[in-house]
Amino acid sequence: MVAQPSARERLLDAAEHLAFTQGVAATPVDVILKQANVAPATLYAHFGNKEGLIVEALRRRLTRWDQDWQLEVDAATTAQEKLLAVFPALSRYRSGPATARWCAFLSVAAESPHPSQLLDEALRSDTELLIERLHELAVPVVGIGEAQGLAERLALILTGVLGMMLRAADPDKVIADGHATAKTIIEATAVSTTP
Amino acid sequence: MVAQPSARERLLDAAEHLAFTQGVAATPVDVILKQANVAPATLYAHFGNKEGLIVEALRRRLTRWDQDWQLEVDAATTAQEKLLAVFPALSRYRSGPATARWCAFLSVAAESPHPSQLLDEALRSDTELLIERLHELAVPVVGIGEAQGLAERLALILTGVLGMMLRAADPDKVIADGHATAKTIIEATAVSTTP
DNA sequence: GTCTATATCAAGATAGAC
DNA sequence: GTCTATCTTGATATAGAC
Repeated sequence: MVAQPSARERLLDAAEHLAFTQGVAATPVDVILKQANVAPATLYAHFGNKEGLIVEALRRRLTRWDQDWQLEVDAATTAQEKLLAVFPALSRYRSGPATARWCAFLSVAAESPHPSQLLDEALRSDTELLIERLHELAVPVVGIGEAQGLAERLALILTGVLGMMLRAADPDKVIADGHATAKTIIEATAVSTTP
Repeated sequence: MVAQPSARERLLDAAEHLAFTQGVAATPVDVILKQANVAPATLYAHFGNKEGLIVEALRRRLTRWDQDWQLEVDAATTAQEKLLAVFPALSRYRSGPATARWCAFLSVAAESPHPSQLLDEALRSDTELLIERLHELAVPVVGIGEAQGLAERLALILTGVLGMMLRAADPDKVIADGHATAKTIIEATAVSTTP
C-alpha cells in the first residue's frame, strides 16, 4: 500500500493542476477539494483562504522552475548555450508535473489587477528570477555593459513564447521560434560589442 | 445640450473600459451597468448576456486597432518601416480611447480556457489579422520564402511586448525594446536572403 | 486535523410595469 | 426600449461534531 501524500500536498497538486490550466477564477474551491479528496475546513486550516493556496502553489512552482532551469544551464557547455538554456529549460519544465496552459505567473497576474501584497511578491519573484539570472548569464557573452539590456530583450522573447501559447499555437514550435529569435539577438549584440 | 450616446454605445464603452483593465471575471455586470447608467434588462435585450457584450466590445476594438495600425503603415515610407509600424501603431492605439491593461484579446483568451464558438472567433480574428498583415508587409522586405517565418517571429515579439506589461514594466520602454528587437531580427533575416 | 452541514454573499439573469 | 425589483444560482468561508 502506497503512502498517500498529505492533505496539504494533495491540495497543492490539485490547485496547481486545475487553477493553472483552467484559470484561478474559473476554478471553484469545491472542484479543487473534490480532486484533492479533502474537506473544506482542511483547506482553510492550512492556507487561510483560496488566495493563500494559490500563493503557496506559485511558490512551489517557482522552486521547480528554478531547479529545472539551473539543470539546463549546468548541462550547457558554452556561455552562449548557457544563456539560451532558458528555452530547453521551458521544454523540460512543461514536460514535467507542473502543467499549465501558458504561464501560471502571467496568468495569475492577468487575473489580478490589484493583487494583495502576498500575491504581488509571489508574482514579482518570478520576473526577478528571470531577469536576474538572464543578466548573470549574459555577462560572459556580451560584457557587463550590454548584459542588462540583453537580459530584458530575452525576457521579452520568453514572455512572447508564453503569450503565443494563448494564440492557439503549437508550444514546441513556439519554443523553437523563440530560441532561434533569441540566438539571433544574442549574436547581433555580441558582434556589436566585439568589433 | 449634447446628445448622449445610445445605451448600446454606453454599454460597450463601459465594458471596454472596465473589463479590459480589471479583467472580465473581475468586472461584475452591475458595475458595467452603473458606469453606463443603463438598466440590466437593456443589456440583456441588446447583447443576450455578459459574454455577448464582451464579444461585441472585442469586435469594435479590433476594428479600431486595424485602422490605427493601417494609419501607421501608410505613414511609413520604406518597406522596412512599414513592417515595423506595428510598434508605433501600438503606442498610438494605447494613447487612444481603447484602454487596456495589456491586451484585451490575450486577456480574454487567458481567462477563457474553453471559449464558446462566438468568443473563439473574436479571439482568433485578432491573431489572424496580426499574422496576415505582418506576412504581407514582410514580403517586400525579405521575399516570399522568408515572409511567413519572419511574420511569426515578429508576432512573438509583439506578444512579448504585451506580456511584459504584466511584469510591472514601463509600457513605453517595453514597446521601444520590442521595436529594437524586431529591427534586429528583420535585418538579420534580410541579410541572409540577400547575400 | 478532518469531517458534514450550512451560513453568507455576490453575481448573472429575469419578471412585469411603463 | 427602458425601468425597478427580484429570483436563482453558485461560490467562499465557517460552525460544530468527532
